[in-house]
Amino acid sequence: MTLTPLQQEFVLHFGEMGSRWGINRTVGQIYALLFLSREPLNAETITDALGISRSNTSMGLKELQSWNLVRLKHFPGDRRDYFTTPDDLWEIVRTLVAERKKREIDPTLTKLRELEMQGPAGDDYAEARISELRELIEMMTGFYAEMEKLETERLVKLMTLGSRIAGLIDRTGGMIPSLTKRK
Amino acid sequence: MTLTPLQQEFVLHFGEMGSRWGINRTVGQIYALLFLSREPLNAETITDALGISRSNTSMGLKELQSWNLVRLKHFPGDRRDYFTTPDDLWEIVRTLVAERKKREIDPTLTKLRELEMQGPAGDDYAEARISELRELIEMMTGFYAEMEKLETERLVKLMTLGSRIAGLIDRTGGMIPSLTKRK
DNA sequence: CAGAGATTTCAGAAATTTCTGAAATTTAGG
DNA sequence: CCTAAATTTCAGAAATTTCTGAAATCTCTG
Repeated sequence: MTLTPLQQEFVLHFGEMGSRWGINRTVGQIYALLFLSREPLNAETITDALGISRSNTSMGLKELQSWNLVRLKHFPGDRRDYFTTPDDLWEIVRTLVAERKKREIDPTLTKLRELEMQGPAGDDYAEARISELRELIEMMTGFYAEMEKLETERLVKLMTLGSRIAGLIDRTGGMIPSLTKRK
Repeated sequence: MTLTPLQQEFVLHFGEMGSRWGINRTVGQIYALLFLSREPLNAETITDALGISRSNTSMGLKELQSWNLVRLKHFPGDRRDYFTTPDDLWEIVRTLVAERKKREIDPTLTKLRELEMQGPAGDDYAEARISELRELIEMMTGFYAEMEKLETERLVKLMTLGSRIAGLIDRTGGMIPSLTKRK
């Protein structure tokens, strides 16, 4: 399988960006390739399209599976695994956000609660700072949980609503939460 | 400067998490330390609180400054630089989001537009996929731009509103955007 | 249940990133 | 200007991550 110049450039870009996101170049490239392919691809095809080793492909696919970012397909009379990305981009975004939350936010939230549990450590400022941070993260993850429940159509509406949001908030009248001390 | 056990644990956690976020351990630790300190700290103090080399501290602080995540303070009769984090956690979050967008999203958006400009490449599926992705990212960054305009108080209201959002959307009646093909 | 095809594992090689110490540069007073 | 304090730069060392090839494992099918 030879890549078109378009595919080539897209794949290389995602490879480079990969490192800014917490994934490595190969994983980024594999995902980009799958993303642009109408038909599912097997490991062998990916391997020579990207010019990497077979084992590297295997590890990359495993990584993508652990992120729930690829789907597995099979064809009759062929026992190799074929991989695709979901058709629905929103599904991809949802998965990405959920996984990043799980890896980047949740462990910290747990740790903060743990630290608060350990009781007064005689450092008032640090303690206040930590619980303020915990509260903020809880508020944000709570909001995220609500967003997660919305089906795509409503979410799209919400996003395109844009400028009307400020008005909406006022019209709804919001409880004034304790968090808003500063600014 | 010796760290309390609370500070110690917090700092180490942020060091470890650092790698999941796109920053390195030292940078994470420095930020964590500053975050918990009421008073601004100078490079020397940071260096020995964390047990790292002076030059490493210098690089870490430079990195944090490039992220706009620290503020510089000076004291009369002392020409060393002292560093703090903003008091307002929301400001920190805003900065963080803005910088990550700049580094992780914007370059990709630019690249996608570039690829579309290059005109038909005879790969309909890939082309469609790319512009669908570009549209989605534009919608999300557009929404983000609106959110960015909201002052903290309204943002907090919006977040605590939570479950009422679905209703709000309906009451506002939203244009049905083309993007909602699937799901 | 033998064997061929497919995938995974894994130890070490290669590449990249992070960190250090020494030297260079900057800056404010004297 | 000169000096000394503070900071930055930078080449190489150390650590970490990524990638490979070979061997091991798994899994269908005849």
